[in-house]
Amino acid sequence: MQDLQTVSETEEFDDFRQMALLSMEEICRDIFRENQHRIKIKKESVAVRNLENIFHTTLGISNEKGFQNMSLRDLSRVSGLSMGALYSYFASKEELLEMIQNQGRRITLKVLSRRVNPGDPPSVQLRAAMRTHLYLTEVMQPWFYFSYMEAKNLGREQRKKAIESELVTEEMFVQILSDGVKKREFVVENPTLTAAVIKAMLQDWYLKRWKYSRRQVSVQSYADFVIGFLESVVCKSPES
Amino acid sequence: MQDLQTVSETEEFDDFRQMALLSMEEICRDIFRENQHRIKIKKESVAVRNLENIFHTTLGISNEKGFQNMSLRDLSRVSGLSMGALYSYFASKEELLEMIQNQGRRITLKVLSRRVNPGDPPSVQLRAAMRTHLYLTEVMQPWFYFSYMEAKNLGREQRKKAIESELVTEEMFVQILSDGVKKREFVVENPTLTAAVIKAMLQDWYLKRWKYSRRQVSVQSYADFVIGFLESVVCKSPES
DNA sequence: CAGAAAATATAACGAACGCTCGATATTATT
DNA sequence: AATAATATCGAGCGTTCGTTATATTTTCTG
Repeated sequence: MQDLQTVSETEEFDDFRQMALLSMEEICRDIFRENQHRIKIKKESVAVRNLENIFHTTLGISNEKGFQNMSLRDLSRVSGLSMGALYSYFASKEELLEMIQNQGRRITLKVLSRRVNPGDPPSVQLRAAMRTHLYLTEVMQPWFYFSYMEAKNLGREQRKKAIESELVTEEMFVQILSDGVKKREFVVENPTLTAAVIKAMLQDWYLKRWKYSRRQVSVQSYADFVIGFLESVVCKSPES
Repeated sequence: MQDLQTVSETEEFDDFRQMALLSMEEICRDIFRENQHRIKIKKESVAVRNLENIFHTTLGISNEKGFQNMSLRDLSRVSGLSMGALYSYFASKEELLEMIQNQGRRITLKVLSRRVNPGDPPSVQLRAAMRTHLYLTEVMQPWFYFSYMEAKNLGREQRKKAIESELVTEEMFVQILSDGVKKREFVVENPTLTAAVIKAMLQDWYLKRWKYSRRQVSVQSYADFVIGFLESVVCKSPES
């Protein structure tokens, strides 16, 4: 039983990785189509290939030295595209930042709503939401770290979207917890603060990944631990 | 009883604030004395006054736009000191960053070791450590936020110190938890991961302060909540 | 109050930044 | 194969950066 569950979880996570990587190209295609009026490149195949390159390279450099410290000459050198070529895909460095932010938010919403089924019992939803969130941030760690660290460098409008996005996922946990209380699965005095600390625990995974990989903690075992930790607080009686 | 406790906690926090503000000048004095060979200013009274100004202004600007995005001309304008005057207090922008990091680490260690008594029972230590950490980060929020956000822009040596500092406080929680298990006050399966999520919950307070102040959650009530949350996991039987 | 010492102000330096644009290379169409 | 359309290139623009050398003002001392 234990083994079976572990195997199925591993498979689940690998599926997850595959799905996310496939989503990447798909999303770059969406971005290209939606911003075709801004992007100077005509051919989709060329644009998508280079956009993937640009986003991936930007995340890599930014997670080392920060987006502001990444010069466009750095990006040009590492990506292999010239300065001029880069500026065929975005009009300014700030626009590049905004495109990346949008890309990640879109994937997050898509995946979360696909994997958490509102018809399930709250306890199942809670587990699914936490595990999905962790797996997602594991697979897309560079983006989440980037997004968190660069949030304050965004313009007014974009920052508003980032805050909104944070509160939306938190609200999802509040809903699940409240629903669980109503259905007598959970005992939660303060769903809002409980949801806040859930988010804090989930975020630690991508903010401090150096700590966990140094200790050889896998994302699956961290997920098991955090879910168990939370359930020992909110579950009325785990066995009955 | 409830009221009495609330009052005493409020007083405790006010004491805390006063202590921290007083420590600030004290620490600037220490920094001046230790770096007198680097700092071009001779008179202590002048140096301490301006160092406080420089640190305070730097934290303020950096928490809005980031340290790298703060130009020294910004710092000059806001602090009221000229470029030349600034360079009498540090030899480079990076040295300024390092001085601020050292200042904060020093206060953290000083306060934590002063308020957590190794002779107390683990359950008392645990509460004291969590509450102290939260109060400290509340009073020195600008520094902690700054320190967290700018950690990756440090040099090799300084980054090592920052990582070490993170792990030291976490190790303190591991010690308290393990000690509590040995003395049969706590039941904790994995003290290391438990300490990690404790840190995550504590850190959320200064990383997301906008969220909590928007919801009008005070640091005292957040401390009460987090302590209660944790105790419901680790305490064998809260009443007996 | 004169003169020395200390602290601050000013202006300029080279380097690096984001960004642009005419020239060049690549690909598609006839 | 020739032409047109598309994509890439990289030197150079103006600006701002961190930093410094020098001049000026303030403060202390006898």
